[in-house]
Amino acid sequence: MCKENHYSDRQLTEMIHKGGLRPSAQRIAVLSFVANAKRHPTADEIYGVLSDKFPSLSKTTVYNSLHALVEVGLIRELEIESGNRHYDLAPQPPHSHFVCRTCGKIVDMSMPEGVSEITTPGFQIDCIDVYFKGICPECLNKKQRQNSKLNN
Amino acid sequence: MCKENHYSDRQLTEMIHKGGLRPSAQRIAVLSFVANAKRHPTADEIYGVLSDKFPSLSKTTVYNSLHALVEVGLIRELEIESGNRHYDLAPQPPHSHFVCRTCGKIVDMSMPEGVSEITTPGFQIDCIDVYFKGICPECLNKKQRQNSKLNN
DNA sequence: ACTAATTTTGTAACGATTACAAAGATGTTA
DNA sequence: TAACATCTTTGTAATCGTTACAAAATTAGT
Repeated sequence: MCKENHYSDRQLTEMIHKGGLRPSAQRIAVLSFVANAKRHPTADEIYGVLSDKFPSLSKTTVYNSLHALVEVGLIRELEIESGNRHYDLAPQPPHSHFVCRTCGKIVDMSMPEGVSEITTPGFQIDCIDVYFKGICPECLNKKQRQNSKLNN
Repeated sequence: MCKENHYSDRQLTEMIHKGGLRPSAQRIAVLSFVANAKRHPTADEIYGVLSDKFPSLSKTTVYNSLHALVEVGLIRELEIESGNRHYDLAPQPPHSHFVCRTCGKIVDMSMPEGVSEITTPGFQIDCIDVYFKGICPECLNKKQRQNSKLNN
């Protein structure tokens, strides 16, 4: 349920290279951020963090990099909320996502039994996205504490 | 796999009323379109069709209506592609969606066995979205025909 | 080092959505 | 039915994520 992976720049460089892309410093940084971030970031979040490291970084570059990395299959787009694409490292065991409707946090969950193997006659299924929406434990706790406060 | 429901204006009016909203002509029309459309429409599509019937219709009204109807739980937002929200009637047996990556068509599918009953300790799960992405039978056919043409 | 191809960058444009305020319609109460 | 408060609609302007484009910079291969 938690991602502890740490991808070294060396690994990331090789991944980008294998994808047929040039491993520019910006691309490595973008991929690194997506790969090692706990929460699946948006282009804007990536830009915000990386522009410290690359003062000249352009938002277009972030978008370019993300597109290129999606193109070669290194990362995946999560369509969680219209108007805000989130990105996730692609070559992982298939998993689903929980989205907290209170704090917006996205948590990796295991993929429900059997879903990955589903086929439907006539349809070619390339990928499966499962999104659980609700309230995460932290927000549930906060809520409870607020409620008990009211009852005192 | 196919929706044949036909909701009368009388039914829709009552649904809106029960939700605590005023059943204005525009709202009824919006809800009717979402309820009876085969493909889950976007705000823009709804506006395009309804502006014939309501020459004075404003796009803002479509958005307002959709928001209000979502608010009271009559319709649901599908987050299929960032930058284009689709809408679906809410009070249906839970189902999943197939999205064709070629023609963009959205097809209702049955909900995979057991997914609706999933619980996770500590999390409050309010709803579950399952999206299959791939190529629909029609587009697969077209592709095949093109390929066989090339081989002649 | 030279050349071609790729990548970055900044600016401008785009499209979906939202904010806002005025005008219009509706429901309620007397 | 008249008066009033409330809810809806409408149009315009603004916002925000994303894309288009062209010039400058970088990289890879000869």
